[in-house]
Amino acid sequence: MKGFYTPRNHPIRWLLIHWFRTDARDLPWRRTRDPYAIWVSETMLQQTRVEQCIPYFERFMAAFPTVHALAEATLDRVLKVWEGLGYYTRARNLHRAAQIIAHDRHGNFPRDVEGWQALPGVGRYTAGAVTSIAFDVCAPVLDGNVKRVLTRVFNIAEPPDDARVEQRLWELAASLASRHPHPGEFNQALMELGAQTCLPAAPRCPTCPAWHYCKARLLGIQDHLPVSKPKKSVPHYDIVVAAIKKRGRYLIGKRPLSGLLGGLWEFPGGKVQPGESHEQALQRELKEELGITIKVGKLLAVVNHAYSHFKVTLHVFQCCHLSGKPRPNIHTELRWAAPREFSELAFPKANLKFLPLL
DNA sequence: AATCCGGGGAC
DNA sequence: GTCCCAGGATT
Repeated sequence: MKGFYTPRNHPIRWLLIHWFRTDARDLPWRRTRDPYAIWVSETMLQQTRVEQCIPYFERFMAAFPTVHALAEATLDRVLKVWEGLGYYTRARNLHRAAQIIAHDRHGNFPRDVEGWQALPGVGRYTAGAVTSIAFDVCAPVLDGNVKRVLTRVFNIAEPPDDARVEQRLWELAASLASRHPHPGEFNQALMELGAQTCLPAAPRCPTCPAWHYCKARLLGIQDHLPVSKPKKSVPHYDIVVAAIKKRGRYLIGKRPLSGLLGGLWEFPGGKVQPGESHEQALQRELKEELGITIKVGKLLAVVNHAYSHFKVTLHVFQCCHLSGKPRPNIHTELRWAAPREFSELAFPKANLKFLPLL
């Protein structure tokens, strides 16, 4: 009588555990119960695929093996290891939280959801993941995978990004994890199922351990769930970038810690305004940002790049410094750097694409 | 409630 | 090209 299952006694509570123990991927952070390692992995995994995280996790743990090592490191070093992973606020919050744990908490990690969620960069998902996996706390997780699995298994026809629906999904996840003997394994199994089997497009229902209990599959509507809200179109900007070379060095600036690409170094430049030539835009931006006048030389590179909520085309020009001492108006720091120093500094991906040409 | 915040891989 | 990923902070 499939309709009589409640979340607290639902068969998937143990079916997924058995499936997970035989079919789960062997991931680096699954070989430990060190709360620090699990916390680092969960932070990297926010909005980021497992395969992309693996090399970053290995390098991060080698560079900062303990919360004390991370707390004592400079933010610039942390950002360099994080370079290319995106969402750089994660790295800064991880660093800040490590200092709170190392100093304020004398190296003691929180052991409950509330304690973890009080740390910067730790929300309800990460708090639930770390406490359930590292400490066997019966806390739920709700990520993109779990949302998809639950909307299908329980045939939830409303968009899971809607606040009310999301609240209902949290309650569902909490009921499933309630008094579970292995909450961490169960939570990982839910996510693993979403990543491996209950795929966004063309879910692999014939191999799914929840096949018999999935309401969407029983109705044949698994391909139509979850329903998503309409996406907004993203704007495109033309950006001009100056590679100002003087005695073998290039002028670069460090972006402010808050906002886009916070704390990363970049080559100066800015948006081309309507009706403006690339040369005019570059000269205006350099005057505004650095208080200098430049001569714009040849076009070195054109780079297309997509950010989370807009797209850009970078037009990179060789430039000469004509007059004015560079002063940081929007940057926190300026510096003349030789190409051999670039490997020590953290740059945005869009800049890394043209660095080899310099 | 809506927006901001990267980058990559599958399609 | 589109979609969306082991989300969180800010306004």
